[in-house]
Amino acid sequence: MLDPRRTQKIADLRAAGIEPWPPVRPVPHTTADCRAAGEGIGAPGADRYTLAGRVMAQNEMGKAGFFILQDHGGRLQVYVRQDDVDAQAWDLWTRLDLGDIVRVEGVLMRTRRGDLTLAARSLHLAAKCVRSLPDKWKGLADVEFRHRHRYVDLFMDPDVRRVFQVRARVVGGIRRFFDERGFVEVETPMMQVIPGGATARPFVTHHNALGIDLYLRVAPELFLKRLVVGGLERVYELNRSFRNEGVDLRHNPEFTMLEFYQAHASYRDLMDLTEELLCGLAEAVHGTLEIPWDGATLSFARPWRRATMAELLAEATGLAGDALTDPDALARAYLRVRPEATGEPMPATFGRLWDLLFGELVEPLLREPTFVTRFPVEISPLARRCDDDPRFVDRFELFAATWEIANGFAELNDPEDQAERFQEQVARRVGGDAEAMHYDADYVEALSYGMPPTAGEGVGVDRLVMLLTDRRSIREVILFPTLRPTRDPTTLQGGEPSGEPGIGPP
RNA sequence: GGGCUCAUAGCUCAACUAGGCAGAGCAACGGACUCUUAAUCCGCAGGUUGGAGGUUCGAUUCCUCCUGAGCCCA
Repeated sequence: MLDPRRTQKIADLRAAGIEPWPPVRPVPHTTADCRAAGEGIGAPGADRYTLAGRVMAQNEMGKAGFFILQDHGGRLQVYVRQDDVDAQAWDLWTRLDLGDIVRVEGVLMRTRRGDLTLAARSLHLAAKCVRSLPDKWKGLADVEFRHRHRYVDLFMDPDVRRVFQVRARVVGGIRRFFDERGFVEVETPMMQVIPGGATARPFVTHHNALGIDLYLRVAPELFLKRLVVGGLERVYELNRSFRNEGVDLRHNPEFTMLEFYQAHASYRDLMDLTEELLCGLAEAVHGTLEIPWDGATLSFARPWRRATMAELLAEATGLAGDALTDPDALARAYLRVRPEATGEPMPATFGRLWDLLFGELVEPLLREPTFVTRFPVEISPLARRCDDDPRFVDRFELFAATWEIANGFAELNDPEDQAERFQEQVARRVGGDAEAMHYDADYVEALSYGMPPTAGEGVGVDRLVMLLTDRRSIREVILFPTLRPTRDPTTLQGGEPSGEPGIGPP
């Protein structure tokens, strides 16, 4: 609902001959241009500048006043004096509200206190704001309001703008990195008949004309590897995947993932490549490999620690030798840290117990970038087995800031082994595991044509941006995070759930 | 999915271990002020205390349910 005091202003403005939402006019300059030109300015200069932006603060003093104008390049103070502008501009100035977007022409000067200021010679309204702005000193404190009204958050808080500028730099940097190395960027289906490539619960949607259900992808992996079979030996995709799981500080239902595949490369090659990529991004964002995070500093200096999952678990549990693969010993270790789980069914195999113990005991310790290698095969259904021990696969995960940032491995290209692993997953589905994979016969067929030895990797871009912007919540690095809709009685078209998805109110 | 906490004016917050007329700053509105810096000064308004119900002479306050959010856990 509009503030009635401000809606009255719309009529008043029109009565005074001022159109609240006039047609576009050129804006040749920015506040950044003014700052660049303002170095030697003392007395008002001769050069004229024309800016447009939002009024973020104003001080009125009778027949003169100041306001702060904010455009995409930053902020600049503007000085308006009755003697310097015509009657219409002065009339507009007396009617301006915080939040209005104005177009101002003037000359640069410095105030007595030395602030660079544009002395207005003319002033026009570019777009009226008929809402009152958040508290000018405290800003927006309500996290929910910030996420639901991100546009307000963005113009109120320069730190928020900075996060999304960094995000754009990271995404652009990733593309440049892979383009320079001969990778082809591709776009594979986001709506899939068989959701594959990750153990995760998918979203389901329906195609009316085809009369079939489709899944939103949980990963692009299986399509990217089909492309490797097709001869695109270096491919990457940088886009959204969707997982129908809980929402918390590190999970949003839709998230951005980078996946890339390189034929004739080993998973060790990808670890090197990952170091190179992330160090380049860290330098681009911070200008250094010392990354501020959670009040401390994380060093990205290479080489990063590489340790096997077994080594890290041995350190954390004190178990050694055969005990490390003994389900009973592992279950006892788990119950020591999670006594409330006593009586619950424990996994019968060491691989799943490793997964539990690792998350509990090792992940919280991994702050500096660390590659964890040599994962159990049963939690890695798409990875190639180690040649020296078929219980393990040639896989790594990169952890930093205690979060999993990347996951890469030598791709399984044996179609028979892949078919068996899919069957294991299907058995888990039948057993009630909604996250287990489906059998993808077309993918097995693709492998049967021959996929070169290939390594592939996925990188969680949202978490990477969290790491590089020192944010603890994924919702701070996603412009419009998924939130439950509200029914707001003060709006005509509140979030009232409609019977059919996608059909709005008339 | 479970636990804890929160929701008061457009925004930021008060209103107490005690249940008794719902307040302040900013924003807005009227006025003074031709270099302000969270401008200042005078004046004036602004509320279904998230929603529904209950206890009570009386509920922002206590209880139940609902909605949304935040944190912790799974």
